[in-house]
Amino acid sequence: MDNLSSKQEQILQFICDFMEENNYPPSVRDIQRGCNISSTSVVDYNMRALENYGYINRNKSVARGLELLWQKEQKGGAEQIREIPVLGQIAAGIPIDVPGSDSSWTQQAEEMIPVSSHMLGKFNDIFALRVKGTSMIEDLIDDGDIILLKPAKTAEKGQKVAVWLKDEEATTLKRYYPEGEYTRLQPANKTMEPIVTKSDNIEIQAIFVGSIRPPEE
Amino acid sequence: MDNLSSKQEQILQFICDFMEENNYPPSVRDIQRGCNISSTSVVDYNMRALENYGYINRNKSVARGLELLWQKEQKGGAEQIREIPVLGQIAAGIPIDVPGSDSSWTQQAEEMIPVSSHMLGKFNDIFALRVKGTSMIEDLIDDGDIILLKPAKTAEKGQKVAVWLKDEEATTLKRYYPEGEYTRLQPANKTMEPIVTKSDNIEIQAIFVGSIRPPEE
DNA sequence: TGTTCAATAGAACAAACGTTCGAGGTATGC
DNA sequence: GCATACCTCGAACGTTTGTTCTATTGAACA
Repeated sequence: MDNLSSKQEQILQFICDFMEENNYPPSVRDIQRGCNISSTSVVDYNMRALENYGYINRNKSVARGLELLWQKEQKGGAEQIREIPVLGQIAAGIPIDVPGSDSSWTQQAEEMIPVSSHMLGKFNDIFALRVKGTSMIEDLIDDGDIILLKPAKTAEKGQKVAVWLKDEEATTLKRYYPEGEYTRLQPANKTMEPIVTKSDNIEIQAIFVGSIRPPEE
Repeated sequence: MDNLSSKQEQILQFICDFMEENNYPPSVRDIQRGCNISSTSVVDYNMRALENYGYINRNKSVARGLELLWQKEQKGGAEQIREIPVLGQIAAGIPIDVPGSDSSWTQQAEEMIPVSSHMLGKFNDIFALRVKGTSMIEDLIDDGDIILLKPAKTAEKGQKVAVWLKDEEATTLKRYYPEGEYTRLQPANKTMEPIVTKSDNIEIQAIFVGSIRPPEE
C-alpha cells in the first residue's frame, strides 16, 4: 500500500500542510502551484491514484471537496488520544446508568477527559466516574479521583467493581466477594463495614481498570 | 458581541455542522440551501456581518475559502489536550535531570502522555515521572504510577517533592520537612524510615501535583 | 521495430462559486 | 408625509475550479 510515487507523496504532504495553514482544502490549481506541477491534469491523475489507494476522498465537482482520510487513521493509530466520558459520581449513592452498547450515552457525560491509548489498553468501551468519598482509600482511590471503568456483567472475586444495588437504587464502588447466596461488598477502608446483601440484589455494572488524580491546589 | 440575528446564528451553526460532516467549508450556495435562504446575496450580506464580528474569516474569491475563528479559540480554550513528557523513573535511585528553562528536554522523554488541561490547572511546565517502589503508598502513590510534577526550587513543609540528593547522586520522591540544619524526607510508608540529611545536601527539583495510574491487567 | 503502459502536457468546457448591482421591502423616527 | 437604516430579492458578471479530451513522452518488452 506504500507504493506512492514521490509526486503523490508530495501532493499528499502539500494537502496536509495547506489544510493546516488555511483550514480549508486546496484546489487542484493550488496543488499544481504548490508542487510545481505543469498541468492540472497531472494533479488530477495523481489525485485519482491517491483516491484509489484510500488516502483521500474526493467529492466530485465540488470546489475543494477534499478529505484527508489518513488523518482518521492517525487518530486510530498507536499514539491515540481517546475522549472518555465522565458520566457522574460514584459511591455517593447517586444512581448511575452504565452505558450499554445502545444509545447515545456520551450525551449524558458531564465532561469528557482525554486519555492516551496506553491507559486504555485493549479496551475500547471505557468510561469514567468521579469518586465521592474515601471508602476505597486503601486501594489508593481517594475522594475526587477519576476512575476508569470497563462495562461488565460479571467479575472475579476481589476485583474492584461498580455495582448497582437494586433495593437501595444506588451504585457504589467496592471490592467484590461473592459468597453463595449472599455477596459481600468490601470497602478498602478499615473504618467502614462491608455491605452484605443477597446476591440477586446486586448487579455488576463495570470493573475498575485505572484512575486519574486531578492536581492538588 | 452577541448581537447576532437569528439568521446569522443559524448560518454560523450550519457552517459548523457542515464542516464537521464534510471536513471542508460550505459554499455560499450550500449555506443558502441549508438555511433556506432565498438569495445568495443575503448569505453574503450576513457573512459579511459575521466576518466583521470576528466569527469567521473569508478568503475573498476563493471557493469555500472559509475559516471558523471560534474553533481556534476552542482549541486554545478550556478543553485543551497537552502532551506531557515522561522523563524517567523516580525513587529507584536513578539520577534524573529535571527540565529547566533551557534546552530541548522533550527529546529525553521516553514517552509522551496526553493530559487534559484540567489536570494541569494553571501550570504550564509540568512533566511526568514513572514511580518505582512503594515508599509513598500511603499517599496513594503506588509502584508504576505516573506522577505529574511542577519544577520548583523551594517547597512548603509537608509537600511531596522530588529531591536531588547530592552525595547519593539520586533523586527520590518524599514528603519534605525542613528542620533547620537537617532536613527530613519522610516516606509515606510505615515500613520505611525517613531520610535525614543535611539541608545543603538536598536540592528540590519539583513538587508533586497529580498522578495517573495505568490500568491493571 | 512495433506495442503497451504509465505519466505528462496543454487546451478547453461546463459547472460551481464569490461578488456586485439595482430594486424593493419594512420598520423606526421625525 | 419623508428620510434613514436594515434587510431581502433576483439576476448577472467574472473568476475559480473540477473534469475531460487529445496528443506527447519515455521507458519496458517482445
